[in-house]
Amino acid sequence: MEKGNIFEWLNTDSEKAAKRLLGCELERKIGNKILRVKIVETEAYDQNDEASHSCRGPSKRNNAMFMSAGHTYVYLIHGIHYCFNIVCGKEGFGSGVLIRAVEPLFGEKEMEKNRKGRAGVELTNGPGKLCQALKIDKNFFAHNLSKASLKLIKKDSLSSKDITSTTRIGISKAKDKIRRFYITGNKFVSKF
DNA sequence: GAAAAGATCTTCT
DNA sequence: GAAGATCTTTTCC
Repeated sequence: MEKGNIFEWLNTDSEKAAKRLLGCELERKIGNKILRVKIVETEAYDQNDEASHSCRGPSKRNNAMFMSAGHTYVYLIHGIHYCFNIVCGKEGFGSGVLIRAVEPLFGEKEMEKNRKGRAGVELTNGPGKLCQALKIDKNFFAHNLSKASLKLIKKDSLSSKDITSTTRIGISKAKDKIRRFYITGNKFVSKF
């Protein structure tokens, strides 16, 4: 799983990976149903970042972040909601990209069902929301994104003028770091 | 062994 | 706009 890795393009620092992931698509297979979304908002985290779960080294909770690029790191926040990360960088270095918002491309009705009737931008414009919509939970901890049940599809990188960079949201440490990226003008980007 | 904090969302006033 | 819901991991005594 070192050379020939199809996720070699994620084997870089978390900020670059966060930008490259914008515009890429995720495909979720539930039984015989297919859900597909486009990534529109991300945040970068790594081991040198006080706000990151990986900043104090590996633990049982975050060890997925120390795996090789192309795995997932899923965790429960506030006892209620799941957050979904894509691991990047090389194995042994704890870095990853939080997926903050996605745009539904296919299977929107199924997502509405998973979200108990909510629709429109309320479907996936937040980290916990998109996990509900796509039925991502602890079963996807350390999942490999080349498997059919949840697959990452690379698209061409966006030009830098289509990417807006700001400070991150909802954290109490390292608030000033500019490590949040989103597609300029997209409706599904979370507010604030 | 116990307490506190946490990369959030929904609901109510 | 503000507070409640609810549970896992970490840190401290």
